[in-house]
Amino acid sequence: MNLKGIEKLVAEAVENLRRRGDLATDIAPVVGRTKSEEHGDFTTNFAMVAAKAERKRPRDIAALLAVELSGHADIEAAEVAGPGFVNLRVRGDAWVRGIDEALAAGESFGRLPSTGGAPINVEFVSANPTGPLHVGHGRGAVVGDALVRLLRAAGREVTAEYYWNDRGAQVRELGRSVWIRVHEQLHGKLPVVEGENWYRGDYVKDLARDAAADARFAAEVGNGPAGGAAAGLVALGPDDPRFVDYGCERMKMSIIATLARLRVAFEHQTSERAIAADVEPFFLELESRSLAYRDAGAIFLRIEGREGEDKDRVVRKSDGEWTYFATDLLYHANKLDRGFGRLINIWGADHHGYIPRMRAGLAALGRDPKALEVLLVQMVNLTAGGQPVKMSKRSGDFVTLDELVDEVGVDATRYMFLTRRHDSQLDFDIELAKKKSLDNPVFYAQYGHARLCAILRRGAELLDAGRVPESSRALLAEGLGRTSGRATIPPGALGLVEERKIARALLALPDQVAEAAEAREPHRIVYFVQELSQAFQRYYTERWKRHADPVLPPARLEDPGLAAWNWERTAARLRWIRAIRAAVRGALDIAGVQAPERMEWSEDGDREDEA
RNA sequence: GCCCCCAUAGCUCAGUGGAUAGAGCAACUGUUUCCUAAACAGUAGGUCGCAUGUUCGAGUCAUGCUGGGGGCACCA
Repeated sequence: MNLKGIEKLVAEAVENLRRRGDLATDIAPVVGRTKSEEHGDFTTNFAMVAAKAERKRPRDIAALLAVELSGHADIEAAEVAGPGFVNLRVRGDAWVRGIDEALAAGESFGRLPSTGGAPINVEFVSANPTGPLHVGHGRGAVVGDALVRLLRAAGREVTAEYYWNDRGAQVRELGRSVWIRVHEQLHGKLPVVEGENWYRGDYVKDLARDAAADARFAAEVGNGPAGGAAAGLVALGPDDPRFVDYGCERMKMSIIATLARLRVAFEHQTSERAIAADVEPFFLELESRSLAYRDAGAIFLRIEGREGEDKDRVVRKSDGEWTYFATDLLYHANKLDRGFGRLINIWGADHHGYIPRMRAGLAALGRDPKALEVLLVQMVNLTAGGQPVKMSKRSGDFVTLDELVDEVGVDATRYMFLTRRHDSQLDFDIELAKKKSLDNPVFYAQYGHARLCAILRRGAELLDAGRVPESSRALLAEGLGRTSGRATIPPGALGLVEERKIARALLALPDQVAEAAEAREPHRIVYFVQELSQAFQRYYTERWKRHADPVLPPARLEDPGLAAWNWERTAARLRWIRAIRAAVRGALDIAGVQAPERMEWSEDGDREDEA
């Protein structure tokens, strides 16, 4: 029984009271999950909300509602509590049904049916194709990708999109940088050039080295003057647009490859150059409608006073070049034209000042500025064992995303980036992320899954080795999911408070997905895994330690102990463990983190293999 | 000066307007006949930065203040 089901039930109860004249209000009740088990499974504050309008005491209204609800088949108890809550406890076998439903959903547990409605566009990373992605881009990439996965799980139609700023001063600098390095490789020293803004990173040297092999330079390379291919390229001069094209193309491929490693993929890529082709008629048309105007040779868009924007902004500079803002605004209008109802952009926090400008721009075009949602991702501080790792971009000597992934792996990178809300700063401890031990949260979460798998594996081995009495074999097979449909495991076989608590937690996944998607907060899914995993570990250890009540019989137990074993309870627990595993898998899948069946432990561990 | 984000346990951080504010790490005290003890339990630790307001009810919403980070171009 999920939140929606209960909500419907409470709404019906309120409607009944209304029909009978016990209530007059038309306030719709809101239902929530309780924080604490003592308060039951679900709760509604309806009585307190309605008290004023009804001119009754909250507890009196609550009492009416409780009586109305307690008659329902799925409700074990409806109690008035505190200042006027109605707490609901769902019948035990309703949880068992919930587990069955979760298992029936299998791989898709946690995924919600399509909500319909206009598709959502999530644009993220969108780093300039002028250099490799750095660690900060990585966080944006992972948060964006996890959000895409989350929204899809919540039943939304989503397009993940990358916008390439492959036009303008930055990429011209890249082109120049390639030429500079070609020159250097030919003459053994850097040429004298104007400006200090060229890109000095080593990756440009690689581009320069490979340039001669690129098809677009074939003529120069083939017919070049004495000195060979490089001389032909140098002769073109630093501002030949082919260096820009070549550099951009190579960097795009490299960036996409880095993201692919991180399991980040895009359905759609838009090039600023393509947008720029339409920019002139677009803004001239706006000018003709007085939405834009000329001043001192530049064209300004009238946006002052809209959406908190404090001045009109330039779309075409006096030198005739269209600004980044001009193409970006047109691009956003295009996205809306493509049918997206919502444009979610993930930006670095340092771009926050740009939000009012973009919203105001959309408003000036007569578009709904609220269609644009911007998630600001705060900065990442890399640390190693608590000590800050230096990241200097100016020298071109910064830590790249590829280097980070090389160092700690894809799963750890993704998981760590999802351990904080996107709008709070993140300390990423490389040493911790690498550690193959349980104080590493990534490792802990994956270990939790592997442990669930190990229990199920051992259960299967027990059955296959013929150590389960004939009379209980069918029962255990069902617990392991080998038969379908025949409910031979009695509902009462799983009845411990801890088991029920964990069932309650795992069955909340669909609600968690819906809420996290609505809030655009993928990190909640990571917390879900962490908490569920931890709850199970606690249960598992305590069952044995404190109660001598393991899920499976101890390895050395032989007959007659095995014959007397409570196989019914074991079967029920195995089925329940499969449901926990389904929830962990579903959640890790949204995070884009793998759920391994076995863990690889570090080699220097002193633990002996148990064969 | 204006704008954005943040402020919760020693540290790093969770916490859809609900009831006694939580987790991890660190500290201390314990738990091995085992299914991975590479695990788990318990204890201690809090003026939710400060103030006012809205509300039946505020860590959560509003306003002001303090402190930290970031941003305020005919840059991208």
